[in-house]
Amino acid sequence: MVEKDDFDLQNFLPYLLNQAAEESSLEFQQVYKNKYGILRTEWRVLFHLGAFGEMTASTIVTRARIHKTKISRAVQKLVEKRFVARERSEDDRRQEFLRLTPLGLAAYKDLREVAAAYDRTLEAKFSEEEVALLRAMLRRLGERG
Amino acid sequence: MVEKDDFDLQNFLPYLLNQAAEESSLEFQQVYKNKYGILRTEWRVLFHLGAFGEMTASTIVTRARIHKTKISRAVQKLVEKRFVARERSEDDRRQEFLRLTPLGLAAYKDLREVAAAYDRTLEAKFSEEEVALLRAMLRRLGERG
DNA sequence: CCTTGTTAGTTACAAATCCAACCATTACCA
DNA sequence: TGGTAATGGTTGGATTTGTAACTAACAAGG
Repeated sequence: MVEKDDFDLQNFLPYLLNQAAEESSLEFQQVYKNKYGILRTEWRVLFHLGAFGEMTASTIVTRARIHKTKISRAVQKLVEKRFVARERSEDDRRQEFLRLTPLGLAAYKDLREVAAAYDRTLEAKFSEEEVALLRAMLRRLGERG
Repeated sequence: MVEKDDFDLQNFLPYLLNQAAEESSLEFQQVYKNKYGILRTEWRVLFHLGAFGEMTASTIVTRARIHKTKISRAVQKLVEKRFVARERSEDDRRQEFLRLTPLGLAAYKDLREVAAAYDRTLEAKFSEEEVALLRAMLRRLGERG
């Protein structure tokens, strides 16, 4: 019989963070997957372009901290689906600007509403002050380093 | 030109949770990967067995909310590495009990120390009350439903 | 110019994941 | 009993991911 001990896995922050992150992503994931047939990385790209406007792939890489091969493939899929258009820069022909097509914009606007509504249901579990503190702490924990 | 808008992706809780979870897993991940050559799911199985003692694969599935094929394959790897031993139940021969070998126990104990130390560095970013609240909120967000 | 180094983005191949179908065993129940 | 359903766990094949190597374009120094 292997001994038990007192290390509390249930209190290990990375564990708690992962469980909460997974659970909180699940419901929303179903929506964009079923409704638009896109995956998480594609959703993230879509949202970055929708929320911040035209930008290059490497800007998304930096801001979202997703590996560039994932971005590259997500962009390909979004272009195939006619959600995103690419345009090569004249200044520096290595980079290309990405922006949402009208179709992509419509999808984004729809999903943004769903996301905002879902966020409200999560917020509703706590008081305003608690939510504000939670966000601040998560931001701090998410900083690189 | 695609319009910008005011949806604040940076405040979207699932997004913040994912960023924090990823960042907080990264450093510890390097340790168990480099030191013992195991992946995240294998680490989770190891920790469940170490922290709670002998149990079946499906118990881990339920408790850790990881898909059973992932568990199945992680257990295979851990058995290959001689970290885990399986023993078929006499009562119900479909299920088999899993427990750590002395080798697995040693790895667990080592990693538990690393995990605890790492947890303390995360905690150190905040006050005690804040950490307690964070844990409570994460637990709440991680509940299924 | 020419070399060397850097950056933007893609691709190839191996490893890991997901989903569905699949045994084997046990439970239910007419 | 016998037939059907449910459970524990594994396997196969398509999809995704990770890592590294790659192309193409620019930058900087001689």
